[in-house]
Amino acid sequence: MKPAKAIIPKLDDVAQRAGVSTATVSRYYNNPAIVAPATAERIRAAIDEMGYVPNLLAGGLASNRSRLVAVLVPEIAQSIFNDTIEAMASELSLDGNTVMLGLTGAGNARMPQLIEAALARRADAIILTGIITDDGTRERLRERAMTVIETWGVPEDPIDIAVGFSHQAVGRDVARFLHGRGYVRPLLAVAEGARARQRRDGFLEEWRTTGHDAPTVIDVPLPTRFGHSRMVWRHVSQMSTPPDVIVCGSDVLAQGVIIEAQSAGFRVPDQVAVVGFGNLAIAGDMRPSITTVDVDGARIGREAVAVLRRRATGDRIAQKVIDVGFRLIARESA
Amino acid sequence: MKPAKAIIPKLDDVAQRAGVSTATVSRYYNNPAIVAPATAERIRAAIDEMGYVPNLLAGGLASNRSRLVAVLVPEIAQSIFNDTIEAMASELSLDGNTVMLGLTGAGNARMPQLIEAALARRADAIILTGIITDDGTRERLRERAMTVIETWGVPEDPIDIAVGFSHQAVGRDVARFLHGRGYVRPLLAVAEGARARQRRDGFLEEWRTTGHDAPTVIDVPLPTRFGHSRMVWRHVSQMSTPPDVIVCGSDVLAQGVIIEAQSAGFRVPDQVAVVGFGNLAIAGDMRPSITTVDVDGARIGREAVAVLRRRATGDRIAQKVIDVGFRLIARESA
DNA sequence: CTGAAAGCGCTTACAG
DNA sequence: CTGAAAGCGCTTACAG
Repeated sequence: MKPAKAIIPKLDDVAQRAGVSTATVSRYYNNPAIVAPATAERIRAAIDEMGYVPNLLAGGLASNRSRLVAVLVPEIAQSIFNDTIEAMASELSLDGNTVMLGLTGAGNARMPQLIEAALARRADAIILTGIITDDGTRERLRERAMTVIETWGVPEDPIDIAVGFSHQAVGRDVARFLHGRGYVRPLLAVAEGARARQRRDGFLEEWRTTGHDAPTVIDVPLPTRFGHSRMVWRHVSQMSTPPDVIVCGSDVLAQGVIIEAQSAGFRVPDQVAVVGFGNLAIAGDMRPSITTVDVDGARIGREAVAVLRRRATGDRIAQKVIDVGFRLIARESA
Repeated sequence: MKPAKAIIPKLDDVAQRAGVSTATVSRYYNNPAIVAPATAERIRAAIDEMGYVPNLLAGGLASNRSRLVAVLVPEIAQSIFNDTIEAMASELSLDGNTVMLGLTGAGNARMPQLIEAALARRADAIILTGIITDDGTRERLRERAMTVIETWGVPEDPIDIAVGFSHQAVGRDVARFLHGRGYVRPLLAVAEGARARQRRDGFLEEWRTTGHDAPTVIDVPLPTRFGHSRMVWRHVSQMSTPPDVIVCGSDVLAQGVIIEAQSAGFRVPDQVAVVGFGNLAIAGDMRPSITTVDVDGARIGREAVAVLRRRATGDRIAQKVIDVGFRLIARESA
């Protein structure tokens, strides 16, 4: 049996108890510098005694500031974005903001509803790792003058601000690196999604300059699961002239391919090399350790929140694109 | 240069355009069955033309129902709870609810602030995977008659409703299984945290009945990282009489231990067996595949949301604890 | 099936 | 440094 709903104290109750007006209690929360120390002390005491918790629904409505930030990501199960989400969540809660989490799903199918929900809650900002492909929605967000931060990718024409790095450049760097190490027959295992394709294109473009044959490219479904590596390996093992290096769209895939290769009796990297992407913890811990591309996901999250903070102080922010770069990390696997 | 903030249409604007009162437009959203079809059609048209999006801050304040559900988890980076979160997020958005994500951090350090935030936003419910250890907070939530769903664990005295399974029973089952397979010298790698300890206690209790020596127990820090497996393996390799089976607190740890063991030239399970926990995708895909305990995390999420739905219809819900059980899955590693 | 009106719990110019 | 009062954009008995 649940107890009857207790009466929840409101701002006015605190004000009466402290012997001040509601305006002053409101200022105690939102602009403490301007309330007299003695008054503040009485208010603090009243709040304590009553166990008062401000109603942010009412506060948001009155101030036209929800302190809600919508964070929209494709998924979290095996997501490379999780460090970014963690960093954002920690930073945002420091400022008294709340994260509204939206999972857009494969192909960002639920993106429209989630954008709608963010607007309905009057979110102060929307942070995305997925991509809004619908031009109507992009235009609508621009019209509303909504703060929108697109992360991980760097669109040619950001809706508002973008924090990320060039996926094309990643592809080019990996191609250059492998060519430099003397590999001649790469195979690309490319996940669905715009960014993975940008990396692929960067790779192919750069590889063309080496004079070697064009790499085999195979597509891997999203979301990336460890099990997809079996598919990749099966494909490889059926090729008449197998690749000397397998470029994987993620570290999870790379780890899986290595495990499959090893269990089929192949030595990595001697008989077949493997490259990952993302520099997850497993990349360094795997035996052999995995050559991969490091992206500082947490930094992306922090930079995104930093943009929000600057906006909050009235900063216009001329820079539409914040490039955090990436690092190719050469380890044992390639 | 951002465009000036566009004027956002409000309920009243829609009402005027449709030639009805605001009450009717409100009913169109919240109780469509009672508005006349022709009226509804006019309202729909007005909404479309104006691109109206209801303000849920105002709606929540007026109706005393925020449609916000706080989901509080320790972390998401490598979390075994991610399937639960995903399932909850999908189900909740189906009902027009929004997930407020809170990361409580190691040792649930940020739990108090996040509970406070949930109360401040007048969340309709709080769903936890972590544990509220502070009795004052537990009591306070009870007094507020807050809907609180504790998941994964099954506390002796739930604040409100609990959805999970018995971790003690898991420990006992694993002990019985290993004894049945003829193992005699288990080593337990136990993560910090109340539930891991419950599994340990269940194991030790059951193992005592076998007559074998008490197992070695080593503690592993949280959050579980793949790298911790190296620590476990180092410990094992220094033992004078090494274990014949290593019981790991998670599949990630188990996978790491197997990789370490293999790279040290040990055969798994012949020379040392390994057991995991959680049945992540990697458990089935690893070579050897990992013997583990399957927990249907997504189901826990769905059951939790189902409880919310029943509450919403006025159901009292006599059952304080919903046990979803678990399954021991015997694979190659033990 | 619909409308007029009070109220939800805050914030914020404005005035002092 | 503080207060009186209007207003934020909805919902919901109440009356018809």
